[in-house]
Amino acid sequence: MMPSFFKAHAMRSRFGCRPARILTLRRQYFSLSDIFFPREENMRFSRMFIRTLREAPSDAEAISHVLMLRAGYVRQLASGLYIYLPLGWRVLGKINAIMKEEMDAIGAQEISMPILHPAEIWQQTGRWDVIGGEMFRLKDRNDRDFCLGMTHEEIMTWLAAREIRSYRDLPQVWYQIQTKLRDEARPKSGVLRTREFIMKDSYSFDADEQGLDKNYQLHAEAYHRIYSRCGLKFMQVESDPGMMGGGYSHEFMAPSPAGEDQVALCPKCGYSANVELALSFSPVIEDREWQHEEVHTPEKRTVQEVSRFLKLTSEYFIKSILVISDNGPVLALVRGDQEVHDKKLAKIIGNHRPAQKTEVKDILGVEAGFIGPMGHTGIRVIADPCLKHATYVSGANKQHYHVKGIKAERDFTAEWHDIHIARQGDSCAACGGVLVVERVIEIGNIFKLGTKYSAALKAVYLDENGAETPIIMGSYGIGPARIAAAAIEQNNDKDGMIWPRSIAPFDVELLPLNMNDELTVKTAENLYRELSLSHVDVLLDDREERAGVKFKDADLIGIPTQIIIGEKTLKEGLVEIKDRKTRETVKIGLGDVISTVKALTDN
RNA sequence: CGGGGCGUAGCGCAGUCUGGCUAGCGCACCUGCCUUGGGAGCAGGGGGUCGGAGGUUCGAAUCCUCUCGCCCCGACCA
Repeated sequence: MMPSFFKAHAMRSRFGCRPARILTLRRQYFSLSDIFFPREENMRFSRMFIRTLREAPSDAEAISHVLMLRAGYVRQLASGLYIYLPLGWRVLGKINAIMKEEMDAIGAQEISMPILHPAEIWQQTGRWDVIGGEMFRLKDRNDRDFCLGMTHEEIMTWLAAREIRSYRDLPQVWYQIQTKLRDEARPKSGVLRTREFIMKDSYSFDADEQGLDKNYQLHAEAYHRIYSRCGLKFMQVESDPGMMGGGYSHEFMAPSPAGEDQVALCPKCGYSANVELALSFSPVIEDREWQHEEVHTPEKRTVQEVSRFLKLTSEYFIKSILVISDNGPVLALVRGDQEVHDKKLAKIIGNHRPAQKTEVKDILGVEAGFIGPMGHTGIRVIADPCLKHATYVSGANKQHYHVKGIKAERDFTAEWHDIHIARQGDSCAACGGVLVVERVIEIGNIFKLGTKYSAALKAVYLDENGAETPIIMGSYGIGPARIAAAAIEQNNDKDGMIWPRSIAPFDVELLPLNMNDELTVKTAENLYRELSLSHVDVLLDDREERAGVKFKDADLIGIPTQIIIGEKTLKEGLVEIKDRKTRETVKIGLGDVISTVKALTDN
């Protein structure tokens, strides 16, 4: 590649303006060293568009949201729509550059696809109809249906369908870093859940399952490198493929209280899964072996009410919940201390909704609140396996009565499936260890798609025997804005952000404290120039502000290293290098600044 | 989509219940002085017509109706 310095000069002379602008306008992603020609005004605080706020807008709740607004990284345009200001955009640029390097390293090839998609392709895979309000739809002037791309399986597969003919063309891995649009029901938490967002999405095309396995594994490894390089704490967990189809998927999760997901982890065997599918056993209870007896429980309907009335803890109850599935009513049974997980249940019985009170009465002949597991005919019963053991109390199917002494198989039968929500303290289904449940931000995912899309869009190739075979696909996504938000959520203090070096908007910030002191200014300018020439991204706070203001803003913006140029220290020929995270400060001689900073940034 | 909350200056808020002087405060912003190691101080100044529309009234930020937007909880979620 042409060194950026020469490229920049070539472009300057040809276009007579800043090269960074030209490249940026092309909406592609270059590493920062490519797009950034160190013209001074880009790195001077006084000239750079940085607006910090002492108070955050009251709308903001998540820490990352508050800090991004306060530190001048983003501004909100509308619900779920964000403007990235220069600082924020630099961070995304660094994350994108890392993703690009790691994708290239596993042989993926970058392309760019339209955001506007013709409806036909989405109709062919069925997703035009399957996906509801989350898809932005529109018509062109000729009344043709279009949608805005929420993901690119369809278009990638469409391309593969026309271009790939032979097994010799495979494998292929294509990726892009591109805008996606989803009309989210509830955008929230700043840039964590937005309606428009950038995504690195890649797609693998293989001749066989082995090829898919390999690309899946390569992506998993590349993702580990990407998150590690971005300085995140993260984990890989089993996940529910959801509407992507296909059978196998993992999510990458960054632990944070701001996350929307929860994962169950087993410290003993390493089992880790989204709670949407995590298997677990609730703590075993002692079998009281009551005799079968009906108990009068007037007006006691909920597990809580009955358990208080009978002075028994909730684990000794069977919770009976009637839902209406597409194939009729289904009775779901869990222990009194458990909750039914709708997604787990949906995997067994398909779409369903809770039954209304009148439906319960019509179908079971008893008021909700007194339903029990016994004696139902012609209705599907799904029960959580923990109910196989011990003796329980549940509704008597008779107004104001419950039954004590219910035993599985003796008093009722059911299909046994894990349908409860895994909780902290449950036993690991794999090894019996004690599960930990943690809140996390989803920062990426990988899916084995199989032939779902290739079959629908006729993306086929001819194998060695000349047989037409559907391409085996995988798809893999990462949201860079979520990486940025997770990095902030995981690294902040009361004063502001603390960026991991690799994705900080700048490597160092120079803080000349007294701009009226000639030597201070001169020293700052010298360091600024020398650091720039050493390819260090440096922000110079050259504002005519008091020291306190500069310190506060520097801490808020969170650049990992601060170089403080104070009048008194400078008289001894020293400046201070301060670590934003630890706040440790060392005084060093002017001559050692460059090498010290380089040692920090080269790591 | 269900529940809750909120829209008054760039940001944070008071005023609304109980209608009535020229709509107010802090921060930010501008000018000058001063200050320069943790968002300093003094003096002067600019900026809002109260989310929007309609209505009630002598009079509406304030009451009524409709409407738009934003946030939170839930549902939903490639």
